[in-house]
Amino acid sequence: MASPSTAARVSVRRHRAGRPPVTRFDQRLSEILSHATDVFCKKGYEGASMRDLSRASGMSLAGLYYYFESKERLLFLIQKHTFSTIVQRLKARLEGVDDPEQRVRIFVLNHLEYFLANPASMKVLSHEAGALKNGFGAEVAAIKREYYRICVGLLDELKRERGLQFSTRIAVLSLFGMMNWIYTWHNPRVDADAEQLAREMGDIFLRGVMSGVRAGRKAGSSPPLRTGSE
Amino acid sequence: MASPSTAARVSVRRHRAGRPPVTRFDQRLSEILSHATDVFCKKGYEGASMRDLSRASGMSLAGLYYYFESKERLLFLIQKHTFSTIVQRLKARLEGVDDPEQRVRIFVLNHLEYFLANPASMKVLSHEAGALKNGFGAEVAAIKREYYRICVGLLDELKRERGLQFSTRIAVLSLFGMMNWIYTWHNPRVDADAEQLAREMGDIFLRGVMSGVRAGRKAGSSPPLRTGSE
DNA sequence: ACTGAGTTCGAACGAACGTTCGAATTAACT
DNA sequence: AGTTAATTCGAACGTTCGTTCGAACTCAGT
Repeated sequence: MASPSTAARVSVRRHRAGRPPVTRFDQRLSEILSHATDVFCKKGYEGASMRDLSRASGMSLAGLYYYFESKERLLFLIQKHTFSTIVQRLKARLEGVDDPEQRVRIFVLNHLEYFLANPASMKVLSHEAGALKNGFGAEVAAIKREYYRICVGLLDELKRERGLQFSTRIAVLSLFGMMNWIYTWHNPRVDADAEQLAREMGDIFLRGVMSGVRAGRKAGSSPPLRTGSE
Repeated sequence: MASPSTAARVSVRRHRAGRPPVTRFDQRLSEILSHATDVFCKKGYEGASMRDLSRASGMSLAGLYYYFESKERLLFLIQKHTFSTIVQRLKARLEGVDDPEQRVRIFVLNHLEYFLANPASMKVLSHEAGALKNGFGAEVAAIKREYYRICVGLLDELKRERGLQFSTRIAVLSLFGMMNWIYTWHNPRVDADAEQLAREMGDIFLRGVMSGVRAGRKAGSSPPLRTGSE
């Protein structure tokens, strides 16, 4: 008899370095993950029952447990895969681009493109952060921290190159807020596509941080804002 | 015998126009709401059980139902009170201020001050939007829409006065994103207070929308960004 | 046709869920 | 002190929860 954990471990062990074969097991698992993502998106992690997931994926309740050992691990697999993919794509896109402003724009575009192409996954990632406990939560948090650090790096480059002065932490978290909040309002039938959205949000954010106080003196209260661009 | 719904209705009927007396009932109810807010904040609406709420508020499970008729109505009361208060304070603060930029800054400050003074309430409002069904959800959504429209109005004033050109919708929703995302990261032991945060976020946002393209010609792609402030 | 591993399922488990009810207790007023 | 209304609670309701188990099915290799 094959226990679920055995089967899962075998499928992980099976693929040789960097060349994972798409086994029947892996394929069916990712189908289930996809359906589960939709259900979690619609009803929330706590609000979705295993019976909901069973119905959505067309598999019996007990059958699901052949593919993962708990509901929590299922959410973990979804979040980890989503976050890893986004980070990996970002790294690939940043390669070879040197201009700091362009690199920030790539960051925004990469995030928004993935967001709008996989809205359910990204809502589950954004909205269910904190739903995972202990080990599972820590592993996703580690990826999040890496992603955060990359963005901090990009903004620090920009600051250095242009001699700007602003709180990187606040800027990064404001940018994340602008982007991640999208899942609460974006309507593909009304709102623009990722490219235009990335341009508009990138404009607001970059003009915001770039037209600020230059380094050199301590900034007390902000100086009166004058309209630039002339 | 007094059924909960009767008691609740009486307490609503009791207060004369504009002068609600703080009855024992109302006082105990708001204590329960306060404790429930903390629990919803920590475990989420679906994740929190009535028994959790019972434990937190020091009242028996059955006793809670004397004050509200369902868990869903409890969340509704929390969200409605929080949102109404924020809108009401905003209106009072906007009164008598004419300068469009100042009015936007007041909007940001009002939001962030309330956010940091009532983090649990605001997390429940932000994170559990969409948890309410049908009638309850619609009533909170109506307040949200009013709040949204106010912000749209403020930005349209600003656009008109300065002859700016940007998508009000994207700007408003980006601003909401920046502000509401705070509940995911703000740490009172590390991060600045509301006033400074409002200045920093206000700077990023206002410089972002104000140093953009001036009205008069159609904007195609964004022009190259140059650093202002010299 | 037989084998054995891989895959699926019906049925059930105990626990926890939101809610109800009638009795008991407390507070307010005569 | 006695009466009434407001408040609280223990105990239970029926339902749904996440998870388990052993039997059954599928399918490739012989």
